[in-house]
Amino acid sequence: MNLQQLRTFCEVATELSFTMAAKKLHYAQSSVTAQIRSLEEAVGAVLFDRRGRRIALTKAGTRLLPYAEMMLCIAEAAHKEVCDAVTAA
Amino acid sequence: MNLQQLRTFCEVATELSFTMAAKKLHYAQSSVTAQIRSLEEAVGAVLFDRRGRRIALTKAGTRLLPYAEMMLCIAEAAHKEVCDAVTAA
DNA sequence: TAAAAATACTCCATAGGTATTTTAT
DNA sequence: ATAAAATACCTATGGAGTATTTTTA
Repeated sequence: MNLQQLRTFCEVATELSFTMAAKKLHYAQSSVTAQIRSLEEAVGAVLFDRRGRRIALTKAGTRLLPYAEMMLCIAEAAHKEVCDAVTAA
Repeated sequence: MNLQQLRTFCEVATELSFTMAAKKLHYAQSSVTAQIRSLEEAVGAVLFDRRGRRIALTKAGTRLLPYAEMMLCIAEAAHKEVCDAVTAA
């Protein structure tokens, strides 16, 4: 599990589309598929129901989402904090 | 920036030693060096002062630490949450 | 000089891409 | 028939290791 996968996961969860998420994040569609698959392996759960061209969050995916958002939020805050430390130095 | 780097960072910050952290986490010493260097590049700041064989947290490192701990903590919680969703299903 | 970090290098796994195929509307 | 996801395949980068060198207490 890494932050990049989580970012992609959040985008897919928002768009409910691998293709749209890929466009937003400037990835190839297959890369988004791969990232989600990899994240699913990491957490040991399927995160999206693939029903043909429609996808939906699974129960596990729904549970993961707020944690993912939290981590991204904290990561951003950490980055800012560290940048401040650098510019102040 | 990924969670593995953060875990290593926390361990190094605790041990104040790359070698000790490597032993604890079952990495080669050079891998810990590489992970920290890579994290430093990711956040755009030097995290440890290398003074010969002694190392110490820099200002940036000190600021990053609580965020790193938070992210690891949330990652763990997320994992549990998702596992619960799986076993409950 | 001894212990710890840095470096040089090698190898392999993974990430990302393109092109194609499958699948459900 | 079309649009979206999955898959196959290829390449390149990065991560982890071993061995060695540098550095300072």
